[in-house]
Amino acid sequence: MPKPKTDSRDRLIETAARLFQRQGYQGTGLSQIVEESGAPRGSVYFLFPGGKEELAIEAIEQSTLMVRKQIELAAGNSHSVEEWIRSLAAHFIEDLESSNYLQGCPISTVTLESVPDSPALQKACRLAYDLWIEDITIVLIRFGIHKEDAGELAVFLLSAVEGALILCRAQGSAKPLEIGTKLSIELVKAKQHGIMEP
Amino acid sequence: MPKPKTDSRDRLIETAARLFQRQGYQGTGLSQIVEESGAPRGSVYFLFPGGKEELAIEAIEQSTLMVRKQIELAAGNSHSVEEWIRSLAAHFIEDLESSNYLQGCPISTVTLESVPDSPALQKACRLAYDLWIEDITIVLIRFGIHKEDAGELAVFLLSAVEGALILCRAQGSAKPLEIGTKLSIELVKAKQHGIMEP
DNA sequence: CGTTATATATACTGATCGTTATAGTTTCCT
DNA sequence: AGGAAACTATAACGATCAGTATATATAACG
Repeated sequence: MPKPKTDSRDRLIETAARLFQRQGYQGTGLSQIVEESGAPRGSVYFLFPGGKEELAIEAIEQSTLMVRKQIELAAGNSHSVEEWIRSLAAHFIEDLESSNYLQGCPISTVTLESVPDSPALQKACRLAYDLWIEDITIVLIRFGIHKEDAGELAVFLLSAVEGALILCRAQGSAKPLEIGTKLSIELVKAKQHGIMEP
Repeated sequence: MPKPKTDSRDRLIETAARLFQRQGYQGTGLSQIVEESGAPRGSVYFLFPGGKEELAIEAIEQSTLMVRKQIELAAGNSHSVEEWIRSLAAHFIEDLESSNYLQGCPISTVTLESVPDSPALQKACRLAYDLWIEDITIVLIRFGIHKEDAGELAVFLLSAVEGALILCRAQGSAKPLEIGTKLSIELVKAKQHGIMEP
């Protein structure tokens, strides 16, 4: 594994990830990525022979990893599901507010754009969600959620967050995510104590 | 109010709505809209002097109305919240499956793209969500949800659906929405019977 | 030192984009 | 029938896009 001799590659990926999060894939030009990253124009197709699509895939993969780390970090610092969910929510709210409600989910816009235009990009997005669901499921079980509930609950919680982030961006407010946090906690606790049977 | 002499306007709006739903705003060219609509090229800027943005706003408004009608229709045909939620979910699942998982929420992609590029378009998207939340809230109250719970519950249910639709598109499966339906019903019923206090 | 791989500069391509200008056609109304 | 309004056709515009070709520079390494 060769070691890079410049940080151009990282700069491009990081900038691309931020711009794709805010503006989506189609809405972000390579020129803007180059400018804001400060990386040299001539390096783009040397570092990413696959062009924009390859850069986007790497950006998505990086964003995927960031969220995974956040899920784990929040779980490690928490002593209950409630605390964990609050911690995670706080992170997203911070991201929203510090960006004037421009940065929601780092991959949702690209996901919606990439189906079915770019199969490779779509695959990266799909993997992201699958991994997040897996991570959430594991943490839920760790916090005492019944194994047979955890999987579906993870999907539902992720759905609620993703949707709330859209509403937050649309409304320019963190309120939907706050509501989502509150009700998610109620739901999880109810599931945890088995006071909820269909 | 003048009556139109052709159906070009409606054709353009309808086609634009479908394409924006599938491909988003940036991913949809005016040429494609013209072609698929069958409307004459020369009419676009006559019917929509504001160009693509104006057409998009009208498309979003039409999609907004469609969903509102669906919410009301499903409510009218149902005798319980559970039935209502199932009916609504069935509609979205039908839309997903009949489009090979290309058609999720009709406005979410555009919403994420329009912030903050086009304030007018963003406004239309925001209004859409506000109206849907209002509609859902009213129906929830009609079905016996406590007034003080209905507003937040509506936001949460809409979030869950929006997020689930993203996951469905990413995974090419209706499973996330099915899970969302199931858990949403459980949550609403619990709220309805007051067996859930934080 | 010199060679090789890595990295960057520059210029250009062909395509597509949204938009505009101008002219021509159709339809309605009196 | 005639004139006005509604509608459409066509062509071109400037801009931007992703991508490519070629040349040059920088660094690592023997």
